[in-house]
Amino acid sequence: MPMKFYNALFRFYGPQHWWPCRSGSRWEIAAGAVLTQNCAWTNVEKALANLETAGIVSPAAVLESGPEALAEAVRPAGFFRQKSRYLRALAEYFLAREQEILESEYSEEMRDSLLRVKGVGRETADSILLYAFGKPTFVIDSYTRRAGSRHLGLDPEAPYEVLRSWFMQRVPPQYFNEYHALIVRLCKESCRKGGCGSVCRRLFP
DNA sequence: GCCCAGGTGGGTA
DNA sequence: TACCCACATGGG
Repeated sequence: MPMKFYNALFRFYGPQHWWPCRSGSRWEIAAGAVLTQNCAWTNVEKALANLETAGIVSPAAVLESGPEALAEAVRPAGFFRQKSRYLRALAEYFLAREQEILESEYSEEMRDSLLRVKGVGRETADSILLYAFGKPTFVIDSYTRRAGSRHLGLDPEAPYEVLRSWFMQRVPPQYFNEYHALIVRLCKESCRKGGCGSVCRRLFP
């Protein structure tokens, strides 16, 4: 069932080349995952552009930056005082463990260690592991919940770990990345909060 | 003016 | 566990 949905999306949209970002660096992907919390991606792009202009493009640069400079750069993404603190915490984690994570096989301990970072919840942790480090974990966000509810008969209110396990038990790991990217594409284009648009109706009548 | 956007942490019962 | 709330900007 979930792969039938995936195949329909992939045939229609093709590869999405995720994560969407400027440099594609691991740090930029991770920072984007924090910045996009409850915020439109267009605003994240502004914040990322500000960070680049300010030269704050690495974990070390984040830790060396002044609190006000970091917060000002992050401002367009909203919750900027909170998110600038989160970025510092994540930067410390990167300095301590980035190489180790990169070189290790995925493990729950790895995910748990990320979840202990202030500002990194389940969705952010899974986004970072999947898109920055290429680890086999599935991202559950509001789009996954909506599309899963509309097109796969899932309960959108189900706990995060329940939905994550549901996908991970039914989808081969090599599709985790593209699957979530396609869901986001579908939702932004047609699977809206108010109801499905023409693409949904055409693909999933 | 209002609603929404790829959440998270802290508090309370 | 399950709720509640604060956190803040920008586009439609």
